[in-house]
Amino acid sequence: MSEVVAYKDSNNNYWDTEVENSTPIKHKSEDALNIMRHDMAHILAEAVISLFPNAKPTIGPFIKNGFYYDFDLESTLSDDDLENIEKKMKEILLEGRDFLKRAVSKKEALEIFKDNKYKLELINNLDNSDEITLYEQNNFTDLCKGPHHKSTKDYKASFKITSVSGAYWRGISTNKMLQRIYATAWYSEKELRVYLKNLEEAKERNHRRLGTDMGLFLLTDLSAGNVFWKDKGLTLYQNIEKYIRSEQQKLNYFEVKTPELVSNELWIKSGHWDNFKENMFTSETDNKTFALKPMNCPCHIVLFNSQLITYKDLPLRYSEFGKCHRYEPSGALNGLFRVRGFTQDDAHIFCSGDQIYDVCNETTQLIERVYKKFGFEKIKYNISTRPEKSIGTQENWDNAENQLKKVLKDNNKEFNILEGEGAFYGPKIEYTLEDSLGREWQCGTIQIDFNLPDRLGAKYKDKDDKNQVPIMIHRAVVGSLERFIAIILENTNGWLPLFVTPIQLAILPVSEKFVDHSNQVKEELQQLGVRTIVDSSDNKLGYKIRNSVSKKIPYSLVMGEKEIESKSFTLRSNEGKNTSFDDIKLLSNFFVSN
RNA sequence: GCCGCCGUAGCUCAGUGGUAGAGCACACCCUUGGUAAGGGUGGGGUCGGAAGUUCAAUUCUUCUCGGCGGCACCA
Repeated sequence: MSEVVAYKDSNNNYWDTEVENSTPIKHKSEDALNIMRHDMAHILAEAVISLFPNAKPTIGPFIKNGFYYDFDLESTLSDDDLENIEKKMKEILLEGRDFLKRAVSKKEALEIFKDNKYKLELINNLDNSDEITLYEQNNFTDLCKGPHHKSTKDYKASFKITSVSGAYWRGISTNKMLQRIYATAWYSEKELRVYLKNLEEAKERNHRRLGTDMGLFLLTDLSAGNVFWKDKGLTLYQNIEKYIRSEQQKLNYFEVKTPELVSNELWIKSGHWDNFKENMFTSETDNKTFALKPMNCPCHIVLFNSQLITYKDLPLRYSEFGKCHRYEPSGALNGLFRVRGFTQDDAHIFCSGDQIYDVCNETTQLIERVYKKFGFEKIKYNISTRPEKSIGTQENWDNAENQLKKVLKDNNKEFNILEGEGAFYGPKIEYTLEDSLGREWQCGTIQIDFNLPDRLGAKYKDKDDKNQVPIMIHRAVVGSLERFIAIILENTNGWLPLFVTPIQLAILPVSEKFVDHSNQVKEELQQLGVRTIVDSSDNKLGYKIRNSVSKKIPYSLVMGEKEIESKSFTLRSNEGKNTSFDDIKLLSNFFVSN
């Protein structure tokens, strides 16, 4: 067995022979793991073909944590089928397979795969200059550019089929839907078990379950994609809003509230009616057509246009916790992550071209401050630049892109540039945060807009008393409050930051005798701004503690003879640590100042 | 929207062609208890909705609504 498995070029493409600027891939490295997963995809295909001879294999790449393979099959795969496939794969691995590479002519390839229209399509799409290679193992041959290990005997593979789902051929929704088998694969049984355990852990942390257990919200088929907030959930929601509001006030934002239902006259002018009508909820009333706003920006321009604005007013910052509705396809709905009615922590900043830097600088710092406050330290930054189809002068684009880059550089941020990925109306920065399970969530955004103010007739007077069209900067910090709440719930497993958590403290009377006193303490703490409850149930202390912990209440206060006599407060954290406070004010400060 | 799976008590779930069961939660009683489950008794379900097959449907079939895992979509 060779220590070098394959080669990697400067574009992170894998090759089985050395190419220009390539580096060797060492046995059992991260790259080798990917190659092993690709090997396993071939093993999966062989197993499927042996059990379902009429199955048409299509493509089967490695992915994060594993691999998949898409098949066109006559029947749908059941759980039993998956078990049998897995069993077959294990048999194959026990026998071991050597992967033999063979280069063929296009004509030969077309002949070999004449019964598989998918492979034929792939072959016909190859450039004539491309080498066509096959990998063979046992009696299974696949069209594949490789590379592969020489043999499955070079390593021990621990894998598990995780799911089967539909997937469109070539990812195009008008194409036939194939059956995709997902699996995970590792070099050891231990790593496999750890991965599967993490999957379980993620399931446990599911925000829907936490939302039910903690009594935060209700999702019902009475309004799919819309949230019924319960009192505790609304407290959380309002606390987040309150915190962001206070940060925005420091930056001279003007908070506004615009209607959710607006005449389509506005949407026609803004262009949304032409482009997104299908995704808007509409209503016919008084012989007029209205639509629930899918975004706030046109409404903010309506406000902007209602007054005479001069250069002295700029930058003018309108913020809104704006309730927006979008008709999302039924299959896209997903708990609080993807809903039809959501609240953007939105703002539109009207400014002149030379104010872009300052505005974006304060905004990027705001975004980072807010993420930190919620415990997110790892943030990724992307700048998206001018796409082919776009409006605005090259000068404006260059200016805006350069200022965005300068902002991130001056703040010592590393960032990726996504060439041509900007919106047609301007470039943007996107902020992606990483949670404690390693998942990434794109939340914040800053988008420069050269289009909408002009389109809706926004103008301000410059120093020479001439009308100018302002530049509008769209920005959101957490994006959608609903989605952000789901993210922080899963990130913390329900142990929300103290300053937003709906109930901060549970007072636990040791027996009924202390309930009255507990209620008095609760009243006092409530007056001091602490969110607290008393557990006056007829349960023992241990039971009450267990209860408050399982409801994710971060602190409890045991109330009994000792506490009343010593006139002190012993705070118990959910992990069981105790801290003593001599005075109720000091105790309340612990909660209020956090 | 598409493919697959799923929908039974407030929650988590079991179950059957003859109209249902567990644990937790809840109520009441006993216990007045000191840091993660004390004991007993009891109430609670049009088995997501509609239609069909059948002597009989929660169970089988079709349609429909909703959820989940993906795919597609995400201004």
